[in-house]
Order: sequence, then C-alpha cells, then structure tokens
Amino acid sequence: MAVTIKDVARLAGVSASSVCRTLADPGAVLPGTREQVEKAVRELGYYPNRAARGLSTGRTGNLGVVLPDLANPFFASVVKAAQTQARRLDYAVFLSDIDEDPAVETMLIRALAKQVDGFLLCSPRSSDDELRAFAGHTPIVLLNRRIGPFPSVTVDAADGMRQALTHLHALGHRRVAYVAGPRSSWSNRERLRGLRSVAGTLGVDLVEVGNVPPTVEGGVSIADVVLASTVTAVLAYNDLTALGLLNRFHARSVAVPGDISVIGFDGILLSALVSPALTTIAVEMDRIGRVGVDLLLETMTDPGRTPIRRVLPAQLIVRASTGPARPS
Amino acid sequence: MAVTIKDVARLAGVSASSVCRTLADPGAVLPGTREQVEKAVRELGYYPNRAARGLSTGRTGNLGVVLPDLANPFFASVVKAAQTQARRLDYAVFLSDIDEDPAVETMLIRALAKQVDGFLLCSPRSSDDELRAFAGHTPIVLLNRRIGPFPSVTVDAADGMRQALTHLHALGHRRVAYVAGPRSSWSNRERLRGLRSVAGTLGVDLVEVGNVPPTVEGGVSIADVVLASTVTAVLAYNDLTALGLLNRFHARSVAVPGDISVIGFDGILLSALVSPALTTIAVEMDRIGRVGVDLLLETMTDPGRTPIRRVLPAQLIVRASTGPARPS
DNA sequence: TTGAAAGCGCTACCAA
DNA sequence: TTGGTAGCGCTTTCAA
Repeated sequence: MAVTIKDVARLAGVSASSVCRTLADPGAVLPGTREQVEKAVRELGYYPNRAARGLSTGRTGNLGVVLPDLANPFFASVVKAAQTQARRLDYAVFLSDIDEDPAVETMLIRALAKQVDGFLLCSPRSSDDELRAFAGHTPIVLLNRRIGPFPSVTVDAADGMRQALTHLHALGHRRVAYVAGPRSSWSNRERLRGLRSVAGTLGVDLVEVGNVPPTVEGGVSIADVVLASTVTAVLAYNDLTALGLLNRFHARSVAVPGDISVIGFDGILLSALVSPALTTIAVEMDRIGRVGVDLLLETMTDPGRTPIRRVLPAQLIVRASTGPARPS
Repeated sequence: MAVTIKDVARLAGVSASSVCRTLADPGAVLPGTREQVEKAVRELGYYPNRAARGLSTGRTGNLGVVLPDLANPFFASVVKAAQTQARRLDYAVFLSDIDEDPAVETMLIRALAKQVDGFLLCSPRSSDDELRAFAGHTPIVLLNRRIGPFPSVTVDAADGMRQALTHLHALGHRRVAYVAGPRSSWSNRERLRGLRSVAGTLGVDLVEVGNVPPTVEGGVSIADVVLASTVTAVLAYNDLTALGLLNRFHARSVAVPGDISVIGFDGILLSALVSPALTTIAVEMDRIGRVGVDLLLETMTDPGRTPIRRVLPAQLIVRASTGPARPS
C-alpha cells in the first residue's frame, strides 16, 4: 500500500493535522515538529495524494487540455508550451485528442469536468451553443476561438491575411485561391473573413475552394481543383494543407512559384524545411499555449471578472514558395 | 456547486447506495428503482467524480504518459495513439513533457504516481537504476526501452539498421557515418549496436559522430562534421536529425544523394514531404502507442506476471535521398 | 433489493 | 501550536 499522511504522522509522532499543516505552511508549526515531520516525509518518500486533497479543498491541481489533433505540429507545439507552463505553476495536465470530432469534445468536457480546475480548449469544434452550455460551470479558456462569455487567446488572422495578400498583390497576383479548412473551425472563418475584406480593397479576385481536412492529405486532395481554378497564387488554411498542395503540384510538375505561388498559415517548423520553402503566416505557437494557461489561472482565481481576450500577432514570413505572378 | 450522487439520490427518492449500484450494475436493482435513478441522472446531468471514486476503489481510471518532447512528431503520434486507445478503454491521460530532462522525469513520476493506475514511459531518459526504483510500486510500461523488470514495446532497430546498411552497401557505399542521438537514449544505443554489428559483417567503415539533440537543429549543427568525415552516406539518429542534415547540405550546395546519401529513422510524415524525400527506417508509431496502452492494462490487471516485451518491426522505406556512392 | 454506516486520504475547523 | 473531528464524493460492506 502507498504511504499516506497517517504513516508520516505515526513515524513523526504527531497528528495528521500537524503533518498537513507542516506541508501547507511550515512556519505555522514549531521548528521541532517541522523537523520531525520533514524527516518522516523523507524517510517514507511521502507524496500527498492530490486527488484526495482535491476532494477536501475543491481544487484538483489539474488542468484539462482538449485539442482536435495532436498529430498536427501546430497543436503539438501549443500543448507542449501549455503543459510546460502548467507544470511551472504546479498543475498537471489531462490531455484529450478529439480527432476533429465535436461530439467527442463535449462528452470529454463533461466527463473530465470534475477532475480539473479548468479547461484549455484548443480550436474547439463544438458549436457556440454547446460551448456556452459549459460557461459558468468550469472555468474555460478558448484558444483560436472567440465567443461571448469566454476568455480567449486568438491570432490576428485578418492582419496576417492582409500581409499575405498585399505581398501577393505586389508580386502581380490578381486572382488568388483560398483553400478552406474545416467548416467547424472558427479560425477558418476568421481567415476567410479577413481575406475577403482585403481582397475587396486590393481588387483581387478571391476563389474559395474546399473545405478540406486541415492535413497534408487535405491539401493533396484539393490541389487539382486549385489548378483548375486558373489562379496564380493560393493561400491554404494552414501549413499542412499548403504542404499537401506543394506535394501534389510537384507530382504534376507544376512549378512553385513559377506557375503558382503558395502560402501557408501557422509557421510550423516543417514549413522551413520543405523545398521550395513555404511562405507562411507565422504565429507564436508556444506563446499561445503559455498565455492560455496564464489566462486560465487568472480566470480560476477570479471567475467573476470580465473575460480577457488576448489577440496575438501574425507575421508573414516570405520564403521561396511565392514569386511574381505568371503572365497570363 | 457541482451535482453529486446525493442530489441524484434525493431526486430519485432512493439512497446514495442505490444510485451507485444502478450505475455500476443496473441489473442489480429493481427496474423501477433503475428508472428513477436514470431519470434523475439525466435531469441533473450527473457525472460521477472519478477522483472521489478512485479514493474508495483504489483505481483512478487515469494513465500517466511521460515523454521527452511533444514537438517531436514521433512522440506526438505515439501519444495520440495512446490517448485514443486509453479513451476507448475509458481511461483519461495525464500528459507530461519532460523536455529531455531526466530529473524532471523521476520527479513527475513520483508526483503523479498516486493519481494514475499506471505509467507509459516513452523513451525514458532516466538511468536504469532510477527506473528500477519505481518497479513494484506503480505498473509501468516502457516504450522504446527494454530493461529488466518492465514490460516494454520496442522496435527492431537492429533489423532496421541491417536493412539500411545493406541498402547502402548495395549502392556501393563503404564508409558511412552515424549521427548519434542523446546519450541517455536507449534507442540510440540500440541503433548503434545494430549498426556496428552489421557494419562489421558487411565490411563497411562506420564513423560515429555526435551526440546531438534529436532535433532538426541537432542535425544542422553536426552536418559539417559529417562532411568532413569523408563518408559517402550518413545514417541519422532520427528523421528530424536527418532533416537537419539535408537542410545544411542544401545550404552548402552538397548534393543529396549525388555527393552524399542520407537515411533517417522513424518514418514521420515530414520525411516524405521534403525534397529530396528522405529514405528512412519506418516504425508503426501509432501501433507503439496502442500496444503500449494494451500492455499497461494487462500489467495492471495482473501485476505478477512475467513482463511481456513486444518488439515491433522496422521497415526501410527507400526514397530519393539515397543513391549510388559517389566514386572516390 | 435496499439503506445505513464506515472508510478511502486529505484538509479545515474548533477546542484545548 | 496542537489534536480531534467532520466532511469532501464515492464505494462497499453489512444488516434489515
């Protein structure tokens, strides 16, 4: 059997209360008591059972992180940063990959709710209403999504799209495709919104294709549609999709950027390594995770406050996959 | 306040015991009782508090997954599969990224031990002795590492290396470098061991360089050393490292495979997307995660049994990054 | 078949 | 400053 607080108390010759106190606030007991307890703790290798502690304090010391797909490097990076920050603040992390399935998402949130002090929902795929149903119960911070009552960390996608389209426009592109990601993705809608507005301003024809899954396969599957749309450049929902495009273009001997320019979104490591290297709209993935956790803790501390919405910058990184428009 | 079993009991007009029974084994109560309880559960949206349940049953329903670096797609894939399988079997997953730091690893295991029913340690970086100290306490399954008392899931690295080196030998390579990964990595030692033995048999000169971190940066940082070693081919600890090599070779205008052939290990998605596409020794990442969880559950069920060690195959995938040896 | 009671490990309150 | 006690939510005897 595992060593409990009673074992420590017995060995130290004090009550469980005193052990508890020593652990919580060593200054609150006599130095002698403290010594005894600390010695016993060391000898027995005692670690408190946090689940039991949670029962009495109402604070579990756990955070729930829910995300659509861990195989997407973007989410992996965000979660890594979130996990690291959580550990720094002495929280453990429950991880749930929902495989892009909204139903799994709401189920999981309900099931985990009592085991965590709060949730970090990365790009949640559920509807606004489903999400709102959780508001008020457990503290929730949204990553990559902004809706009514929740604190959130998002990216200035509109500005990113502005940079990208301005870049393409300067290179002479006048007809540009956007490969849409999942319909349930708020980011997708945001990116599209930003794009439409800038396209209008710049006088660029915007051709929307998709939706596709936010994966390499998604990009591969839509590449031929993009080519058929007679554009000279294409913006993809994210880097993975863009890589899928590059891949299929290469297979069909379509030159990038000679025949068509390609831009991704996220700035995952991979985007710098393919060739041609991918021009992309980069976001600070680790910062999203870190800030998300910070926000969540603030929310837990002070649930009543007005939800904070942090918007992080997006930055166009120009690489080899974009060039002058092919003369038409 | 969250809804508890008492609330359900009150609404259903039965005792807490009956609610509990209904949930555990609906056949054990009268149909009428069951109806009442199920109705109350539905109306209240009751979900049992698993932490509290764990306190009385001694079974938490949680699994701990510890890994060196979530930003490495190999681990991300393994964890994704593990998480999915765990959920299928109704377990939640505690995730801990230790950032390649052995000290963090042992700390975390101790701290989490009471909150989980077992651990999945992915490529643990701690020493054999440190690890053995945990044996007998909490059930542990090792991934990518084989030591005494633990069940494990590993990859037949020696066979993978045999395939790779045979391939290179057939292409005329007689002097080959190996870029070593982290010293604390058991996989690294295994790969090296396999390589040495095959190199001896084939009469291939093996040049060992490194160690480097198992990242793209690690590969970049060692690329020039590899070139200076006058080999015609290089095997890297893993795909990320290999990608780093490719990257730096490209920057120095060293042709792959014209001047030097490159082989990675793992078979991450990325390896297929770079150009030249990377020849690699692929392993079934999702199977590692899935089998790991299955093994862990078996171990939890029957702690006394002889530890099972599953060895999964490795398969050479030949792509564009390997070709005939440059005549010397 | 059901309910009452005890207890899982821990914390927090109240007296002493 | 300390120890006893009650209680967190749930399960599991044990009687009824």
